[in-house]
Amino acid sequence: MEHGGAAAVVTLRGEAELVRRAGDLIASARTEYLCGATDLVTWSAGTNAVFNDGRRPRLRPGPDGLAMRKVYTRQALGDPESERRLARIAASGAQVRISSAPLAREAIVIDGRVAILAGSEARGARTYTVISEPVVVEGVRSLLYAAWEAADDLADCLGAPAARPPVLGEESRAVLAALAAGLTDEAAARRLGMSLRTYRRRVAALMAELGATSRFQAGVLSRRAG
Amino acid sequence: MEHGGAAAVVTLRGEAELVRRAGDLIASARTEYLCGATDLVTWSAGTNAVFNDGRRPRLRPGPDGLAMRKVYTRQALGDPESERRLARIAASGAQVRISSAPLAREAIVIDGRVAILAGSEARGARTYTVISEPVVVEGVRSLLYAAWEAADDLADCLGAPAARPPVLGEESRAVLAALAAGLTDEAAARRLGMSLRTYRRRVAALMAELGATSRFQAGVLSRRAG
DNA sequence: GCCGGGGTGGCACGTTGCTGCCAGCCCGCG
DNA sequence: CGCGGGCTGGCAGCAACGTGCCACCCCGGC
Repeated sequence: MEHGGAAAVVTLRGEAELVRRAGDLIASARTEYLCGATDLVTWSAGTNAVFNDGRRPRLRPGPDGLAMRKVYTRQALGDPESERRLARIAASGAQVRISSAPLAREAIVIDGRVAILAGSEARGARTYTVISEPVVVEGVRSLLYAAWEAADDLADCLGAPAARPPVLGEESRAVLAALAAGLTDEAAARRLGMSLRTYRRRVAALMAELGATSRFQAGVLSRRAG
Repeated sequence: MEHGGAAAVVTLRGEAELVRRAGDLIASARTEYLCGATDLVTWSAGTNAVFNDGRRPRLRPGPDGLAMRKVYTRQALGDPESERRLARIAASGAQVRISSAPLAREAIVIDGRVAILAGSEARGARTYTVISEPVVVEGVRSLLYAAWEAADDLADCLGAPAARPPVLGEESRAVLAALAAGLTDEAAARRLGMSLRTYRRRVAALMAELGATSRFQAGVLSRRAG
C-alpha cells in the first residue's frame, strides 16, 4: 500500500523556498504551533519572515486560541543575548520550555496536520521537509510533545546559576548518587570512604554549584541538570 | 521537489503484513534499535514474531554491537506482570528506560535508516508506516532519542513505591513548590499560612508518599513524577 | 632543612529538620 | 448534651545537617 499523495512529503531547499511554498501553511496555524529546536538559529529567519509578513497570528492563551509551544535545549540559553530573545518570545504569548535532552533536528508541527522537519545544510541552503501524511505527522507530534512535556518552563531556567551544567567530576557524581539514594550523611561517608566532615564539604560544594539553598532544591536541580 | 522514491513512505495493515513486508528490515538492525511506546502491548506481537523467527540479533553492549534501546511510559509498569516482562527484556541485553512524558504513538528507528510509526487501529488491524526518507527518519530519530535521553533507567523505577504518581492535591503542590524554591520550613510555613508543625506534617506525608528517606531524595523523586 | 598552600579529619556549636506527646478546635453522630 | 474522630498548633527532645576553627598531613618551591 504505497502512499503517494503527491504532496505527502515535499522537500524544500532554503528558507526562501520554505517561505514561498509553506508560508501560508505556517501562518495558517489555528490551534497549536509546536516547535522544537536546539537553539534560536534555525527557524528564526524562515518563520520570522513568515510571521512578520503581517500575518502573525494572535496568541490567546484561552482554550480556543493558538497555543504556541516552543522547546529549545540549554544551548538556547547560551549567552545573554539569546536569553533576552527567548524572554521576548515568551513575553509575546508563546509558551517556551527548555529541554535537557538534545534536539538534534528541528521540527514543527502545525495543528497536528502538518510537520516540517529541517534537514542538514546542502550547498549552503538548509532543506526543509514538509509532511502531511497523517500517521507520520501524528508520530512526530507525539514525540515532539513528549519532549515538550519533559522540558522545564523557561521561567524556571532563567535565573538558574547552573544554566550551563558544570560537568561534574567523578567524585561529585558519587556524592550525588549517595544523596539520591536517600542515605544519611554518615552512611554515605562510610560508603564513599571519606570522613563525615569531608562528605559534608562535598555536599556543600555541590549545593553551591547548583545554587541550591536546601537539599530538596538541590535534588530538584540536580535532576534538572541530569 | 516532490519525493517519490516509491518506497519512501509505505503503510502496512496489521502485524502480519508488518512481519511479512518489514520483517527483514527489523531483523537486519546492526547498530541501533530505538523503540518508544506507551506500554508493552503494541509492538509485542509484531516484532516478537520477527525476532522469534530464529533471527534475534545478538545484543552486545560493546561499541560495535547492536544497541537495543526501549523507552516506555509509566503505564508499562502498571502491573507486576508487565514489570516482570520489562525486567526480562532488560535482562536480555536491551536498555530499557521509563519516560515520564506520554508517548502517544509508538515508533521504531532502526540504524538511523528506517523509521516505523504505528497508526491507530482501523478495521481491527493496526497500521504501520515504514519510512525510509532520510530527513524524516533523522527527525524522528532525534525526537525519539530526546525522549530516550530524558527517560530514567528502568532499574531506578522498579522499586519506586510511587511508580504510579498519586495525583497530589492542591496543597501538596504548594508544599512541593515551597520545597523546590529552597525556602526554610519556617519561611514556607509562613508563606502558606500554616504553622511550622503542620507544614512539617505535610512534608513528612509527601515524603512518605514518594517513598523518600531524605529531602534530597524527595526532590529527585518529586521531579521524576513531575 | 624551612616555608606555604591545599586538602583532610576531628571537634564543637549553631541551625534546621523530624516526631512524639498533649491540648485545643471543629464536626458529625447518637 | 456528651462523645469520639480528625485535624491543628505548641512544646520538647532528638536526629540530622551546616560550618568555623584548628591540627595534621603531603608536596613542591626555595
